[in-house]
Amino acid sequence: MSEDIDVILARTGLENKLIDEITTIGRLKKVKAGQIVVSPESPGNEMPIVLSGLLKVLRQDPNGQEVFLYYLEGGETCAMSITCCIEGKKSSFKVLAEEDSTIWMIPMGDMDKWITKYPSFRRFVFSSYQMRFDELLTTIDSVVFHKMDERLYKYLLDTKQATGSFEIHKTHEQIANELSTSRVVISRLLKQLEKEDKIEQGRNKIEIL
Amino acid sequence: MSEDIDVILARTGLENKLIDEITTIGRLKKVKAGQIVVSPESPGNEMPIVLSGLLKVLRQDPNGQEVFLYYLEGGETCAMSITCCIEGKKSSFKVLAEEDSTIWMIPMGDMDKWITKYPSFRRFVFSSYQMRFDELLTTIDSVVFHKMDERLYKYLLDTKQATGSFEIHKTHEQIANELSTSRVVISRLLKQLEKEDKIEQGRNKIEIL
DNA sequence: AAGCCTATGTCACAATTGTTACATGATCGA
DNA sequence: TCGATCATGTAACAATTGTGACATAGGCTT
Repeated sequence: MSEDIDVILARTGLENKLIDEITTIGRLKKVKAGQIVVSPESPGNEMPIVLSGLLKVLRQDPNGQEVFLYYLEGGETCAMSITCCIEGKKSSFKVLAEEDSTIWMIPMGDMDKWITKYPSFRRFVFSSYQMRFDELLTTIDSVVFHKMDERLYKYLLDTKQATGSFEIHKTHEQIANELSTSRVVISRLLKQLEKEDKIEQGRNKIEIL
Repeated sequence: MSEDIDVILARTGLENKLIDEITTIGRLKKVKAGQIVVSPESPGNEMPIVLSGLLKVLRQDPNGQEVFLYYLEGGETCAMSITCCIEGKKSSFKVLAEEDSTIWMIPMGDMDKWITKYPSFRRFVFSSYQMRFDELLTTIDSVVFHKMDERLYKYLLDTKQATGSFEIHKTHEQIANELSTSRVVISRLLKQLEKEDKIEQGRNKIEIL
């Protein structure tokens, strides 16, 4: 397994010496689909790098409502975890496994050292920030400028992209939760997308055409 | 003027040696209210630190629609400009002066050096990221979880907070643009807030009670 | 004072989304 | 196979937001 980690980390553009340190210092974490990786309760003083599988990041409302923000794929990290840990503040979001996943957890204590020591690590961290900012802004776009039908379709396309599969195995209820609306609305709009020949539906299954 | 800069920068928690460098290397920029500081067109390879006045950050839709994201007050910087410049990507947002403001512009070329050299600069940068992430998430909250009346009231309170004044001098039309809705909707809701004794209105003026 | 421009108030109506309720169909375990 | 549970379809209606049209009123210019 340890070679796999090397291989995946190599794709992130990090320099070899740093990869050695990371593999030595970090620890492997395996999570099952649906399991929580970071939550507002868990302080989490580790920075996660996704090795395999798929994580998703959600925003949580005090009342328990949620909205989907973005997916984290292999080689990516959760920029918000970084600042969150450096600042020691409570995280205002939740990361959970969309699929069975393996994650490399790096203790935050070494972050500062690596930032000063490795240019490639600085690039990695700042590039993560850039990507997440962009995703949040895209989320704002879709919520502010677009109606629910377009938000839904974007969500389906994002999911297709992240999972690499044309088939999405989720219930209307689950999708409604991620878009923070009601099941009936999603059923209605999916029916509409079906009529427009953009998708096909089965039980627990949506196929994107 | 140069001492003023020192004084303001000192409040950011940056160490003295770095402040010396910043004041030597940067340049002063004065902007009038309404003027654009950063736009998708201007590549902008400088990092702005607000010395006095008030800036606001907006998200722009390809069609020209806008949404207000947050204010930047004295001592603060625009985290998105940083990544934007490091990555050399086009910025997908717009910064403009809400009031007449003075800004200290620092060339990006020195960023990397300062990050490695000054712990206080790392703290400053990461803390900026944290703050902006939080603001974007709060924006998402208000757009996803709340209705327009609450969004409007939050906007008024934010503006009161940022300007330090109970009086807001904006037209209903301007507010509608910042919340990306129509003037009629804002007039309707302001009337409602007036009935609830949360505000008082005059021409070009809203007073928060 | 007359005319003009801008800001605001208000109405009527359309479109979108939210909510409740109930029907139908699939799947699974006893 | 029966019943229970879950996923989806659909109808009816409420609430919120968007849109166009027009009235009123303040302030500015000439």
